[in-house]
Amino acid sequence: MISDFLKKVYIFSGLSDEELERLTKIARQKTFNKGDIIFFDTEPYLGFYVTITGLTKIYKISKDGREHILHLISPFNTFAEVPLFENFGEEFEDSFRYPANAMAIEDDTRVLLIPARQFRELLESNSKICIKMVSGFAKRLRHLNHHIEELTLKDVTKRVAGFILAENKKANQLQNGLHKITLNISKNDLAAYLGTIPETLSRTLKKLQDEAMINVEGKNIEITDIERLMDAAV
Amino acid sequence: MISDFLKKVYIFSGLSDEELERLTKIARQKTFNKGDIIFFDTEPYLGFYVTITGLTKIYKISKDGREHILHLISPFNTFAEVPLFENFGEEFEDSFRYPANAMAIEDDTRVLLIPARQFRELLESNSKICIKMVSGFAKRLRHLNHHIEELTLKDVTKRVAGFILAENKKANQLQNGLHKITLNISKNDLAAYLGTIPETLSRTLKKLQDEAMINVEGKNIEITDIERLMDAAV
DNA sequence: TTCGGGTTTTGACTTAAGTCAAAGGTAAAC
DNA sequence: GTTTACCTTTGACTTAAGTCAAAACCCGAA
Repeated sequence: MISDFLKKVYIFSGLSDEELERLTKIARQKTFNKGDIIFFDTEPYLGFYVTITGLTKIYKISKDGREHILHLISPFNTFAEVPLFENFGEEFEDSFRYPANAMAIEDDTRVLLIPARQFRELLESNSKICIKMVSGFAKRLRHLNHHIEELTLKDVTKRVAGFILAENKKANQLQNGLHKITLNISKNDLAAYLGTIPETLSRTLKKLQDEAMINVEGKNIEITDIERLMDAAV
Repeated sequence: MISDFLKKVYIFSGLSDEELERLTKIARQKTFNKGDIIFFDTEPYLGFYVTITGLTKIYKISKDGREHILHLISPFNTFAEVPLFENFGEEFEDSFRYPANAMAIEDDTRVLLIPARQFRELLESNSKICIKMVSGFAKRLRHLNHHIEELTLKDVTKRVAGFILAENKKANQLQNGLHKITLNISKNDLAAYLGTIPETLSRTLKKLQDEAMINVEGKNIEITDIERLMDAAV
């Protein structure tokens, strides 16, 4: 049931049953396959999205085709809420665009589109959801801050090491003992996320492996010396 | 009068006179000179700031001392609000830290410190201010998105050209005819803001001048060929 | 099982931008 | 006016990371 799902989405967690019902009515479900575009940054803004299943990348492209990934969105997370609040108070404008591109990077990526106008009404009448929204934005601002810090103050090796450690931390919270992660994205995408290119990522992983900090087998990365990997990350 | 000033601060623009009065009571005014630290990212979070006069840089430092500027904060703007909303709902924690460093970069930089605990109470009782807060965050997210895009997808020349054009746009909104801007920060700081170093910035400005797109005289930059400068920026 | 697409790795080379060191400038301080 | 401290520029050199091209790998579809 959709409304059961929505309850577990952070920004909707304060809503009453009837509000959830209302939300369910306005939401439109869509399904995408790997490589499908969800929206371009040139398109008029319709509303924001909630991921049900799969994985979505939010990215920008340079004039000559280089790509940089800003966020990777997994189930229960929202994306493209920012334009909702541009000129809040004023009338909602048709001229709003999406702030970046979004592409599904797994098959069967299911999302809900929450149309902007209707959601805005719901928002006006419910201050709890507004607080959640601010918290969500705060978290994202932290993330972007961190992202910029990594990109500007660290070299590729540090970024790769840092990424592996962060993934490991996430995984360990959920799972068992040994330090082992599995990438859920392609190395091309990982490179674009870390602000580099596949060749350099490949060489960097190899270097860390040669220095006996990690062991790479396809999408599986085992950390063999976490101490030194942590040193390499700062 | 402080409350007259506060009215012109975007996030407080919806407050009633008595709420403004309340805010005035809890705010603490501080004055800094050029080079003074307002806070370090290692300090416990006390609250957020509103700039009254002067200029503040929000920045991160790498282990080996390189600096990157995330934001430049001018009068009527706020900074360091993000930690207010970490774990909102839960009790406010003493363990929160500032997300980055802040330093005054002009003499007589006057700011108001709005203590977190008291402001949170005010926030609970007023949903209008919450909406403003989300809008403010949305704007900042846009800014950081743009910043990342510049840093990752453009070379230094494009970033410098883009910066000059953006400044020019700001200036032209207020002023008169010809395309001329005046830097309000040192070139060292500008370099740190554009994700490069002073030497490279200097050479880049010189290059753009040699190519007859701009004319640099100390802190004054005149745009002599805006068409070509725009081409150089993308 | 082979084909054909995309993905990943490797090697050789280039280059944008950083480092280091020194010299000019500028402006406030003495 | 001279000193001092910082800011800015210039020159010579280094290097991390990108480009280009090709090979190897991997995997699903025919």
